[in-house]
Amino acid sequence: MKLLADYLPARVWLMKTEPHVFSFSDLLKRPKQIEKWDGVRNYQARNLMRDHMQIGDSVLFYHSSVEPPGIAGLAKIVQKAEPDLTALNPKSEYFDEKATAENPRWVAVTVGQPEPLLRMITLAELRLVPELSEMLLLRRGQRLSIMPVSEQEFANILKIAQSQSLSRKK
DNA sequence: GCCAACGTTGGC
DNA sequence: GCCAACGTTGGC
Repeated sequence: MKLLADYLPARVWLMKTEPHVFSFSDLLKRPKQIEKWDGVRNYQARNLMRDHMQIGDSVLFYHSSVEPPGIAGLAKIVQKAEPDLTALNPKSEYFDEKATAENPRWVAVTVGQPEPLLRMITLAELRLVPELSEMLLLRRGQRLSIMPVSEQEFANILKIAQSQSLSRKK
């Protein structure tokens, strides 16, 4: 079985968000259509942002804890990891008392360039595609909010998105 | 709302 | 450094 590290280096990422907190349509409505991805408080996810994400990387924008869960749209990394200042703000729900200005502990990349899909590609739908059976997202117990996606997986997902548009034309 | 699976914490 | 207890995630 492929380990997370086997997906690295990666130029495609899946980033989860709960749409009632921040959704793909929220990103579309943002001035400049960008959003700093702050509030990540998991070391593996942090390290992926800090050590591996580059400007121009592709993002699968995923909605979790919603019915149905799935890929709501595409986006890009537009700014590399920077200190996540919400960790320093006692009024923020993401405040971390162990974070300091010298060592902010948490980082955030900025996501932008949202590209809508005709409709959401649901988790259930992803599970039906044999080529995607190895995806980290579909793995039992996988809860990481940020994970690498292989180029092949990305190509297959884009194909699904494309077939939607074709079926719509007829 | 349940709960499996995983991550984090802290006593030792 | 171990590991039990606890917290969180997130699909169902």
